[in-house]
Amino acid sequence: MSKCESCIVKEFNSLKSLTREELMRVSACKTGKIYKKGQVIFEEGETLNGVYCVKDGVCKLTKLSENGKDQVVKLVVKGGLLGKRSLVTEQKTNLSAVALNDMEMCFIPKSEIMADLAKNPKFTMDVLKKMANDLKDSDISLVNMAQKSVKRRMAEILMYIHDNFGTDADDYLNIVISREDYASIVGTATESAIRILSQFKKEGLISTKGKQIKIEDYGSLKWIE
Amino acid sequence: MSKCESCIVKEFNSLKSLTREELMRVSACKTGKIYKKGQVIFEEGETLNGVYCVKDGVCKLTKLSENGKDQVVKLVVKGGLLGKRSLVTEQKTNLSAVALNDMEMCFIPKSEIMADLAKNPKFTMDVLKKMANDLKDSDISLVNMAQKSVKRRMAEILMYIHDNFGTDADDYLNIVISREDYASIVGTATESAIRILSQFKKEGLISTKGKQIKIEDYGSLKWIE
DNA sequence: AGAATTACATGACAAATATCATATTTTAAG
DNA sequence: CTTAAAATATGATATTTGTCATGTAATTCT
Repeated sequence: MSKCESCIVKEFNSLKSLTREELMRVSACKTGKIYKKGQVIFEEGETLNGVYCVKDGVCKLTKLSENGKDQVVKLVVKGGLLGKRSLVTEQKTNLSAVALNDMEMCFIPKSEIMADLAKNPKFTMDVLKKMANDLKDSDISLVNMAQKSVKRRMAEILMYIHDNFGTDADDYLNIVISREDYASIVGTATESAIRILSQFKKEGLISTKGKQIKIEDYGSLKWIE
Repeated sequence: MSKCESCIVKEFNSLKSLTREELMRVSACKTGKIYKKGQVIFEEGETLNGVYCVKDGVCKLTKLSENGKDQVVKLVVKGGLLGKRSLVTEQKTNLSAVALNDMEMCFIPKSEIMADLAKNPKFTMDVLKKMANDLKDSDISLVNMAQKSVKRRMAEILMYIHDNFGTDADDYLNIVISREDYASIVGTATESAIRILSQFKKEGLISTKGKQIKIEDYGSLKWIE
């Protein structure tokens, strides 16, 4: 099974809702694309004519606030799909996607997927379930933003990255992002993000090597108020 | 067409994806329920065995934060459905629903809807689109929470209620909720919510009669920082 | 390598928001 | 109707977070 086939399966569920035939057809139509660190994959308001599947690298999905600041809504890694919502609703995308490091993606034209979405109810149902889970995650994030302190949110994103995207051989977080991006994820000023990370470092909760971050005391991080 | 039929159509889209026959069957199985102000319809973590359709009244969907405070995630009025996500994912519900005033609801057992969801691709697709829109709304709320001031969010929820749920003959907002609920929607302390509403009153942006609120200067509310 | 740019860091202060205390008003219960 | 309870209101104060200024370290460019 090709790399692309496996990535679709991962995102759109483990039950392999697409028949082997459908999968082969989609797989055949894919277009490989390379994006460099910082490169914009698509921007809020654009019309997408397909979905992007992440084969390698990490990107952020952001939304521009009225105050001019970008808010990171989600991080997407290998196996993740971009543009699902736009595909389903046939609306312009409401988020921007920017590569956080060098990425490899494949692009699946709308026409290919839409056929399956219309005819294969099991596939549609799987997309629906995936979307329902995204919605749940989004609700959780909303509550976190509304009710938790910036320090707490910072602790949680560090643990989130640790748990979901893993660490390298030396225990440094696999995903390396700027303090500005941390600020944008947590929803705070860049200086505040820097200050909090400095504080964590002083307290021995984390250590850093350049931009890389290592969690030294996961247990304490968990209980930060 | 019965009241219940029309409410399903409203939520699950305007294209009437269910056949007349399907609609009649669902409609026949519904169970009417009455909830009093403050009554809990279901609680976070419960297993729902169907969806609730709001025939009259308003309810809030809340999620408990780790700090013990409830966060209002969404307000639902006539025509709205509760429990969609749980229905689709077959997971326990992640939100609680509480009546904000006296309500009339109908309950549609899971078994009835699931059949349509499995067999009618158009219906599934409509649910999918609806969910995609909820997700978009949720992303917007997330950015608002992260990037806007409490005062701004309060101004926006007042305008939101005004625009979406309307006003009575004297221009008072149709939805009447406590300051505590306003605080829980906006994500702030009750005292802060009260203070901001008092300030709006002093500035002539709104006026109040008991718990009722009237927007006096929509234009200025719009530009609050 | 050296200059220029960008990211990181930290102090000083301002602004926003939370918390605690305590009235006052409104609503609900008997 | 009266009283108890709950909701609203507001002051005083503490805490959190943002903003501006300024300096240092790391990257990038040529």
